[in-house]
Amino acid sequence: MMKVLIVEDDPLHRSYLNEAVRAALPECDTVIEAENGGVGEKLARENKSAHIVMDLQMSPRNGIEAARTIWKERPDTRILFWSNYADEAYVRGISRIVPEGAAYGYVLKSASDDRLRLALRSIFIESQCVIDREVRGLQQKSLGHANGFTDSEYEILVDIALGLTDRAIARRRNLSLRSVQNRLQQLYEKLEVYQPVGEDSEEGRFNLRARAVTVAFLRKLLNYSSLERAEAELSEWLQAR
Amino acid sequence: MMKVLIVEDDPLHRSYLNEAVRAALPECDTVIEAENGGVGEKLARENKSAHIVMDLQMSPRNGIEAARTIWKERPDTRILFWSNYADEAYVRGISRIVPEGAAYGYVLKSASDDRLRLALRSIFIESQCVIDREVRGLQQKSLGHANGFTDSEYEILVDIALGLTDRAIARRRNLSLRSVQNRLQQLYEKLEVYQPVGEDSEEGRFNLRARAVTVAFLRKLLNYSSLERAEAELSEWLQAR
DNA sequence: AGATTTTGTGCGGGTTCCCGCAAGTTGCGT
DNA sequence: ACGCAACTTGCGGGAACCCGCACAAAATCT
Repeated sequence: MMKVLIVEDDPLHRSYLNEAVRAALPECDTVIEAENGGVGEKLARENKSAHIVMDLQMSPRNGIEAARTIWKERPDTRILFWSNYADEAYVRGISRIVPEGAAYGYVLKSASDDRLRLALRSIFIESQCVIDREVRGLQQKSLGHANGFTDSEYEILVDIALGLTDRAIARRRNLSLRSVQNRLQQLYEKLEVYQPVGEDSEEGRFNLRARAVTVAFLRKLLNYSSLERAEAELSEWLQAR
Repeated sequence: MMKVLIVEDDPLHRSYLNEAVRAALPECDTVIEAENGGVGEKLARENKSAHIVMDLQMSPRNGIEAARTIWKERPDTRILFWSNYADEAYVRGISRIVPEGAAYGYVLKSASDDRLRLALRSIFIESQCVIDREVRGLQQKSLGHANGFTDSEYEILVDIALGLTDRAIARRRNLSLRSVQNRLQQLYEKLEVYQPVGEDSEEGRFNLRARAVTVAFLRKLLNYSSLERAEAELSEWLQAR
């Protein structure tokens, strides 16, 4: 009747998920397991109607990459992301690839069994999106830009994190040099990095560009997997020139 | 007879460890559990003779921070680190704090039950160090500096990752400005970052300083927790001035 | 449509960074 | 002790970055 595909690298978590799925969805007769994104993509292709619950942070090929190719092939696939962390980097990565009107979910591993059960049923049966509170909070902030970052600011953040020069960024994004520097100013302001002008002796000065990247990391605006993705996109762009 | 303290934030992994410990060490009569580094420190203090197996990557207070304070109080405590990753950043972090002649271990979560059992017995009964192969490899490279980084290179890597200027680094490490820049040159060379001198048109130029940090991240020379620690040390130093 | 807020560009100058050249210092082996 | 390697420091210049001031273009509001 219903097939569910589990993509999760940790064996303990995988078997826990398996049990949870069977308990929450009696109408589900088959549960398939994959231990990383690559295998996950393959199994998703082979079992056309599979609904998916998967981890982010696997290797090789993490959950976001896998989701992107899966959704590209079948945009109506329902995916529940089940992750340890609610980094803004993940949230942005996902909301960038979720297809129009697709049903998906994001629940944290720290959630109760009940929350997980509810999410499974809502998404797979009711086609409703279920986003964990904490994750929800981040989404609001990003969009409402009360204290959040616009896409263009985020874009430039990624570019300096990759180590590009202003000039290179300008070429890549089709902007003038000055515009790039302008955006950098905005970014520095929002990240609250600046020279702590120790007026008398030269005080603990920061290299704003490098400092911004660090602060973004500490605030989980960036994380390893977002860097990895960005790096891949960059080298792709470098090929095409 | 013997007490073992488990410090691990994931409930599934925690109960798995609990079972593994009981199975591997019949001479152990009490197993205590803590769900983060802070609680771990407290329980270690209260149960003086406890042997410890713990995760890195917890919050608040990760395994390295917890180990440092525990070893500071009782340097003969035996600790087995049980982690998902073998980042060089972790390996360096640990080997910096392990006391003279202390017995400790580092096994990956992906290791077999048998490996874990063996490690538990070797460390807690025989007082022998047990380091997983992959982790071992990193240690060699760091020290033998065949392709590894000396401490001073690593130090300056951390400093630019924090976003300090050359001048600030010079003050912090008591060096001249030029020396700092010299070390940066070495670092760039070892990380293989350089200007891809596109002789005709200005080619994909990099800001070496920022690029070096990114490359270090992708190579797992740095990770979130190492940045976190470095940031704490920095603000401490800024206080003392 | 007109006003108001964004967002993109140009110019200019003060800093910081990247790095070649060269000389002094320290450490280590044989 | 001598020599060779590795590390530190100074000087100098060209490039890149940080950023204030000023003005066009585009998007948004009323």
